[in-house]
Amino acid sequence: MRKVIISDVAKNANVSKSTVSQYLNKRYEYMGVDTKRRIEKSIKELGFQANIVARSLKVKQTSTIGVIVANILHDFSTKVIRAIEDACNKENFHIIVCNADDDPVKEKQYIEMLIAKQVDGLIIFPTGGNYELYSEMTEKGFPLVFIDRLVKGLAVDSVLLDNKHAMELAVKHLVDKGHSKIGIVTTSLLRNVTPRVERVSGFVETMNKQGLEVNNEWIKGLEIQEIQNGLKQMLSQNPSPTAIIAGNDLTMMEILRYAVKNNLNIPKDFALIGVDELAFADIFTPSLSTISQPAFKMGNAAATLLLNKINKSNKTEPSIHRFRGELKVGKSTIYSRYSKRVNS
Amino acid sequence: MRKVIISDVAKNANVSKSTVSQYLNKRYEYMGVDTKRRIEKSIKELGFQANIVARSLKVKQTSTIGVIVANILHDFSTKVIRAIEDACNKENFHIIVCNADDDPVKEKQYIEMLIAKQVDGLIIFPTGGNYELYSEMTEKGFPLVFIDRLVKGLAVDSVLLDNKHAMELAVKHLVDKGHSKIGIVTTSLLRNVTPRVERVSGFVETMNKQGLEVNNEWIKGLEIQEIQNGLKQMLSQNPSPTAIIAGNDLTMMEILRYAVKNNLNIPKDFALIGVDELAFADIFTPSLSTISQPAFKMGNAAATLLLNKINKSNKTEPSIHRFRGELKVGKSTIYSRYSKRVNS
DNA sequence: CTGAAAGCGCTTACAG
DNA sequence: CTGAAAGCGCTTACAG
Repeated sequence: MRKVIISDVAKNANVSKSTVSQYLNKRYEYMGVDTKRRIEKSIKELGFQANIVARSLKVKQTSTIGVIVANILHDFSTKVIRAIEDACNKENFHIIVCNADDDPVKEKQYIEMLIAKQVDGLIIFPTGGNYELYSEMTEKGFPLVFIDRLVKGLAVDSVLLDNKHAMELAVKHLVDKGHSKIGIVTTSLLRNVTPRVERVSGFVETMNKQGLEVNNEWIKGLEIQEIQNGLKQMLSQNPSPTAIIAGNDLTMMEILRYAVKNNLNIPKDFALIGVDELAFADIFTPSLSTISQPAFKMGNAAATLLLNKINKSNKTEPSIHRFRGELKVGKSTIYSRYSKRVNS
Repeated sequence: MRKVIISDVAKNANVSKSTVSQYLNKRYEYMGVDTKRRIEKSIKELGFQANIVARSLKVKQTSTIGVIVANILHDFSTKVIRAIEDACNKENFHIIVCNADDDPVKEKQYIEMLIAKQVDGLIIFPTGGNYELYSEMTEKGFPLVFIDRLVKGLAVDSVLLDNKHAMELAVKHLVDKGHSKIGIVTTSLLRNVTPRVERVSGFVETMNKQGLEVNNEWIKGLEIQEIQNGLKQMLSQNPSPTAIIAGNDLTMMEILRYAVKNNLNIPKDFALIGVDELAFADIFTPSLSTISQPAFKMGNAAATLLLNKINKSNKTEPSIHRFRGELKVGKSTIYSRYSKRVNS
């Protein structure tokens, strides 16, 4: 069945394609009221639906933006995507989401594909492995916003957590609960991924400020599949930490898995707090203490920044937009048998 | 900065646009080896990247399919999407994902938008509220595959769980564990959503076959926010069920929430099994028994069906493709203080 | 082996 | 208020 196109409508309504096009673009002042009615009627009769691809080619705008997440498995990514979609919907923009799987090669393919598809802009959780490509885009003035992660040496609008503040919240909370031997576990630090690096350094900084000893054996940056081993090693130290900070949700899951497998009780054997809320935080035993990221606000901010760039209304210098996390206290950090040791 | 287009390459390589186009489409037999090299070089030099929008307009194929999920909050949806994406990637297709939020109005908007964007086909978790639109699409021969849900009276290739079998697994497992008073809770049955309806009827059927009494007060189909109340009511009956089946993951979460809030012990106060795996099933206390859906296989099947339709290689009659779930035994259904009552 | 021409379905100056 | 014409960046018969 042949699709009905604009010339069919024009013929049916006895006007030119130009006028139908004006109608489609709601420029009703360019036509008589009767003409308008005829077009309206023909469109309905024929079930005409304008071809967006043709329109995009002509107007050189697709009203579509691309979103490339480094790792869709993080709950944070999913929330951010939803926020971006909401913000875009309001402006009649659509989004195409791609998952780079933390692989710079895939990321590059996706960026190139999305640009070939003529997206009007890109929001990226950068893997960090495509410096040249990123910088090429910024040089060309291609609308670009980074989220969650920075790329060193590149001036791009970036939206991310105030990681230092998040670590202050976490460490201080644990100190309040009587802990002084605190460890941190996060995913691999090898690729210098911003939140991981900043959380570890923020952790160290706060520990120092609190006058607490930082033990290098209690700081682990490991691939997910290495975390079980890393925990074993960390907890077999003497002394070993009485409290652990999980750098993100996936790490938190691994720590919980370790505790279950080894019959360890949280918070009795060690207290636990993580960055990123988990869906089951409040129904878990114990309920989980977390520093939650304002994912919705952050996604919204990224989308707004990008849309402003696309509409050229934003000519300001790129800057870094930091958002503060919030401490949610659960029972995974309540007073434990270790706590009392603190001041003894 | 002006984008480089095919004519720039043609000029630079001293050939016609036609030949460059042949090159882009890898029809190298249509050019001399030297010509090919010159084009190659020019493309690299100029950083040319073909405009997919223009290509799509001409070839009337976008190599993009749309995926509309009824509710992205279900983990099953997320898994299916990933499977679809993987399958599409292999065929160089891209996907645009939309979330209808269980709202037929939104679903309709998305379908129309995606068609206007000229997607080559659609995979839908149908809300069920757009019968006319669905049937219009099938009449026009638009490539369409349903997943998770059927639409009555419409012959569309559909991929879904063998819900009856899933309920057999669940009920029989509970009976094995000594239960005879079994209830089921799922999300609202008002809109006749396939998996919910089929799971309830499959439950009833199996109960009957097992010679067990079905108590209507122990069957709840409720909006998520009503589930807490429904559980309270169900569990305050006398007698009340000693085991509950959760119709899906979100329902399972609500039941767990209810147990925590009311200090109920699973499986001591009631045993619990649900359809859909939960990410934290094995680290939860107790670990959760579930009937898992082969989400990856199902997503893959849906994508394969659709891609075959798009390539016209599939001229077979639409049919329903059922997949069997798998029982994963956790501790939420182990022997409980109620179990012994069964045969007494 | 290569190129000129037509056309995909729209939009937009421009002329009347 | 309305229409003819050109053009967006490709692809594809077709001619040579």
